[in-house]
Amino acid sequence: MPKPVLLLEDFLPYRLSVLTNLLSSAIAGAYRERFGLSIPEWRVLAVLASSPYLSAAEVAQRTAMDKVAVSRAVRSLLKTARLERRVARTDRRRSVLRLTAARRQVHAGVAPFALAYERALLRPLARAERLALDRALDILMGRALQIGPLTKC
Amino acid sequence: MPKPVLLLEDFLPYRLSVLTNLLSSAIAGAYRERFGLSIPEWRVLAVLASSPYLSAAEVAQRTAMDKVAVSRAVRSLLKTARLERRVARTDRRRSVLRLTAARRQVHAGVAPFALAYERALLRPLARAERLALDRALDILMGRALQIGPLTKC
DNA sequence: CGCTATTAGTTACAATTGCAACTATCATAC
DNA sequence: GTATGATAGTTGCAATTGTAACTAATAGCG
Repeated sequence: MPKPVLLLEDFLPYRLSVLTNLLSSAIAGAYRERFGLSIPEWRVLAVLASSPYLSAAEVAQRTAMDKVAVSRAVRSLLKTARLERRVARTDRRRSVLRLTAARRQVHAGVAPFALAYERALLRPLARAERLALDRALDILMGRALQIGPLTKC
Repeated sequence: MPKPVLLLEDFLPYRLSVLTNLLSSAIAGAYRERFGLSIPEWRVLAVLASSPYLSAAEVAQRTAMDKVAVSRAVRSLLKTARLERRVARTDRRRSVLRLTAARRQVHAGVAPFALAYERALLRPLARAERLALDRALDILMGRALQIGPLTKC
């Protein structure tokens, strides 16, 4: 009766963690260097580029970021004039966020860079393999959400 | 000529990051709660369980952790008597790490838990899908290492 | 040997992050 | 209307984490 063996280098959460750290620090470094953006900042810009006029809470929901992280990112983006904020007419608690005109132009430079990195990363994978990866990640995501709350309970 | 569009929720590094955070916090929570272990601590224990007598640097290399993180994890594991440390005979800079006898017993309880979590996570994936995921992650890992250093350069 | 360069590991400090408490606003129920 | 509870967003503080400097020991080379 074989004793269960745990080899760290085969353990899926561990492998994902290593890979993610690698990608994150590569991307974070490049973004800081070229655009002076942190990852949270860049995430906020990215959602607002495709969906303008969101509130901070909506941004948090879409990016899976903590609301505190969004708040801090927004503050620094406002300070550097990459973002505009108004107060929502219907609810004065809410804010309405939007890229500045100048920023929208710049985003046209940032996004292709991110996409190029992704493309470079995926190059060795055949089309079918990419689809399989895609699907697996989706499923794992759902599954993690399903069994996840063991954390908080 | 279509302008490149970046949808955050389709961006691979982002998806990996969200999934990893989810898994990490689930696992971290469970480990802290049940065993009083942080993730770095647990990683150190895991490698030493399968490969005893490593030095801190070797642990760092195998776990892809920073040497400072290893140092801190080792210190706290020594304090709680889960680890033993000796000085290497051949090189007095090096230390030789090893689980305590008591700890080896306990590890028999920890490892199955981690494996059960992984199994639960992977349940919805068919065998072929798991293999595909496996392979894709390996390839991405290699690729990231290959193009990665854009961070530090 | 004795000098310099490397390596193992720790410590100190700064930056990030997460959590909890707080303010302001709104919604609901009397 | 006013009281109660919920929500948006911010701030303060504590814990984690990373970077860089430091100590101790070894290795390589004259």
